[in-house]
Amino acid sequence: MWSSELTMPELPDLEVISKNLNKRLSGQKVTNVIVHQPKLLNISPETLTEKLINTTLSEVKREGKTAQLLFSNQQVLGVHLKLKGEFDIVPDHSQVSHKLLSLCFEEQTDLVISDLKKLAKITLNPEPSSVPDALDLTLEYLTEQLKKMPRKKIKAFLVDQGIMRGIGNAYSDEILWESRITPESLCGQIPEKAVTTLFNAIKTVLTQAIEQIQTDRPDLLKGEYRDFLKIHNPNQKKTPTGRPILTKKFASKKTYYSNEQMHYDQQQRPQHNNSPQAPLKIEIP
Amino acid sequence: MWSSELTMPELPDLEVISKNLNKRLSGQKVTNVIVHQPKLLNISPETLTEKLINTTLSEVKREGKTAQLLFSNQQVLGVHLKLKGEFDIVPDHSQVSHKLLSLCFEEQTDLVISDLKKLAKITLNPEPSSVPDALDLTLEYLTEQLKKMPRKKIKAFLVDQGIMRGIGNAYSDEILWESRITPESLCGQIPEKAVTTLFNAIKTVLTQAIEQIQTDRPDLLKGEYRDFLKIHNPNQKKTPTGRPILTKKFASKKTYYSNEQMHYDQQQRPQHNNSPQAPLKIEIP
DNA sequence: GCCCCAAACAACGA
DNA sequence: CTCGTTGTTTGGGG
Repeated sequence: MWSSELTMPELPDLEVISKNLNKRLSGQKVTNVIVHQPKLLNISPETLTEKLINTTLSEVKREGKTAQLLFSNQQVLGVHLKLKGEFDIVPDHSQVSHKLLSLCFEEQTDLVISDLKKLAKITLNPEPSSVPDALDLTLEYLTEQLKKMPRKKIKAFLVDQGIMRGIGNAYSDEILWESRITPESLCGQIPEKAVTTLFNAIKTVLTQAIEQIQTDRPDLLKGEYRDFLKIHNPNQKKTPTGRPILTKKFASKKTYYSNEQMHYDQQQRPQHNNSPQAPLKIEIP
Repeated sequence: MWSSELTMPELPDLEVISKNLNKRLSGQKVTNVIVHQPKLLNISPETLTEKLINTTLSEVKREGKTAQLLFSNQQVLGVHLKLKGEFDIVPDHSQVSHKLLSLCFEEQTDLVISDLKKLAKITLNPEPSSVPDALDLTLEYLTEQLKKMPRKKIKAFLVDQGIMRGIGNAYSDEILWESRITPESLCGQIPEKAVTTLFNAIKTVLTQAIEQIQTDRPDLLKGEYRDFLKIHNPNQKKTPTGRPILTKKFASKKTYYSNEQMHYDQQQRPQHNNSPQAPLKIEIP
């Protein structure tokens, strides 16, 4: 069973959150480091404190689904919020519960990372990733990767952080609806033209979402804002074109789709139930 | 289309075949060994010849889905026929095509192992297996193994040669129909009573099949005889109780079943159901 | 519903 | 429709 409390920020949310952290904190000096949960860290609390205290935060940027805090002494702190992680900027960290790490800046400005579920991960100097961020994707790379895993389902492909970074359950549904491709289409069966459509959808869905969030929630620091999503949206009953929105549990994720989407799979789908909600199956010549 | 016939002998067929080989060849001396396909052997043709020539075949018996030829010098030759392997006893091996190995006995008696597809495997002194033969199964072992893989489907369980040896696609369907359990029931969800029924069905289906084959095809040396199968039988439209026989491709095997079989899978019913012994009967689409 | 892991499942080739 | 290998999906736990 999932609940609305268990969605997580994806690329667009993290992008806005990171920009807001950058706007509010960059240029400030770290006056104290308090580790509340040593186990979620890849190093000892002492080392972390030693490395960060008295340095200046030079920039906060996003990398995939993580926020990265870059410090003036070249240290990098990567933060993956996972399911319930949050950033808060408060005058005093003691007012936040479920704290993992507090970075105290000058003038009563504490950055607090907290997580009710303690699933978040904080990493000093994470390995640079060779996996492209979804916004840096090229059509060539996308095409090549799709060919490399011909029998993987396209939704699993999009959310696989080893292929591209930043897309999760919600935006994969948005991108696939925008591309008119079913979530269970097979990577190897999507024709070239549809791959181009998909490529463009990845870029436009994500960048437009960033703009929308910046407009509607300019100060976003935690959680995610999704009221505008066209299909992965419990408040919507119909797609923008008026077709009913269908849902299905798929790879233990709640997936939203409609029968406007093309199914690319030469073979008969092996379904366990004949669900009346099964997406329209269209054979590709 | 006889060329598309790709069934393989299972335990009952192999049992009769092995007994017939034993009856016709045991006690005879090997006068020549001819390896036609060295690659399907685990040793060199020279070694095989050296080990077997001039020895006496003391017994032929079945082990799982293999026939084993035991020789007077303690050598053992294991033969797995796979999909298209065949035994022939002929006056002269040269009349057989697609030969893999010929063992020539005295008095114009050649045992020829052939295989159109070259998938068969011949092994000198195979490792003794710790996996029980299906006919040696105990109820305790069956119960224990089922508990060990609670989410495996019962049909996959029965045909898994690492759990018990001898059952394949055809007889698993027979056994499951006899037990009134659907092929996709989960091992961990089958109640004790049904496990006992399954255990008994394994024994009775296999032993009665052996008897039936011995009666109807007393000289069987190759292929398999299945006219009498109750459910895994393309010639039958209805089960013995008059219900339609359904088929489904499952784990890339053609599976025969009927809606008389109980489906054991807890996910399909509410948690607070207060009749824990009563499974829902669900028809597989 | 994140990521990781192990186990089960499915496809392909020999 | 075998077995072995490989790749993909699934379910549980942190």
